[in-house]
Amino acid sequence: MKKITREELIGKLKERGFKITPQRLAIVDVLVEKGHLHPGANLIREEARKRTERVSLSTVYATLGELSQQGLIKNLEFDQLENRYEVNLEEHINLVCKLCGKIIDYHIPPSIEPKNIAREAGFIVTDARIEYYGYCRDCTTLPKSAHAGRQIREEDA
Amino acid sequence: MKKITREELIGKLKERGFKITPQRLAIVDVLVEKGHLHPGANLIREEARKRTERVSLSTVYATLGELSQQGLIKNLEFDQLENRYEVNLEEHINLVCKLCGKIIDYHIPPSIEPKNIAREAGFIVTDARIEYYGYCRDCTTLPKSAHAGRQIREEDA
DNA sequence: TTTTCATTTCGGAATCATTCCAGTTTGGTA
DNA sequence: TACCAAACTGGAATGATTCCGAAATGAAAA
Ligand SMILES: [Mn+2]
Ligand SMILES: [Mn+2]
Ligand SMILES: [Zn+2]
Ligand SMILES: [Zn+2]
Repeated sequence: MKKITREELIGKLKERGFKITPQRLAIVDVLVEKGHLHPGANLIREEARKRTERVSLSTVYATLGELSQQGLIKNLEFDQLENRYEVNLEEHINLVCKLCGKIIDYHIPPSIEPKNIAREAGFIVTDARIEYYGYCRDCTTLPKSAHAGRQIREEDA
Repeated sequence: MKKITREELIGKLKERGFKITPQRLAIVDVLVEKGHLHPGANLIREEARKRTERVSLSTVYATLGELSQQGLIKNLEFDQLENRYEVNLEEHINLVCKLCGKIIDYHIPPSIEPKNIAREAGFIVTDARIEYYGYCRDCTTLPKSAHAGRQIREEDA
């Protein structure tokens, strides 16, 4: 449940020899502040723009690639949709709403650690991806018109 | 563990008003015979071609889309790689090797049914996606040169 | 069997997220 | 303050997937 901070991320980048640029600062800020939305590259760019003069989409992708390679963020890939990114590295289930596209973190008690079981299969597990798809509370409660239509906007949880 | 048969799939398509064409037969055959490889559209097309005269890539995509929409197959989406398709609809973990790209089915005993837990969160679960990434037995045993380089070929498990 | 036509297939063009590139800018060190 | 490897940029390239109009064809009806 601990939330990653701007300082932690920047610190790690610095340690590993990355230069601290306004673009990277802005992108990291967006990830820390909006990470719960599991934002995509374009939303990240929009938000980053509010925080510094110029940020190109190329740079956003490059930076996300670096952060991901450094194991500081995780990529979520979807068919026909932008990739989404998250800073929550704890093992959890991403609940993906099929109506509005919202992605909600859901933490489970680690029951029998299937990771260990998989290890017995002669497969060394380094990363897990667990997603449940379905309908979120809003989309089973609100009238149809309220659906965001597979977009993530700021107001989404 | 029950393996889907050609006849089951064709039957369901017929029931639902789809015409039975040589292309659909070939594609279904490929899915039944090579499904364990979690093949991508191009491999499916290549294999389908061996089973009937002409199959276009457009048709392969169209057919996979129909089968998927009918809930008869599942799509696995990956960053920067072709989507992959599988006929094994039982809940299982796909073990994805980061070296050779092979995808291995791994069935777990259903411990505490996290699906039910998620349901309590006000989220109605209709589909699950569980993937573990890491290194398969071959890729931790064989010399580096043996890696298939993120391709799936027929000989892969 | 033949006719009929909605469905399917086809190849090629369009789409669109992501990556690549070459030229310019810049953070951080000395 | 000068230097340069690293970073940034916009635009072009890539590549999987979708879209489209025209031609082919299952399968129901005659
Ligand atoms: Mn998450
Ligand atoms: Mn599988
Ligand atoms: Zn929703
Ligand atoms: Zn492997």
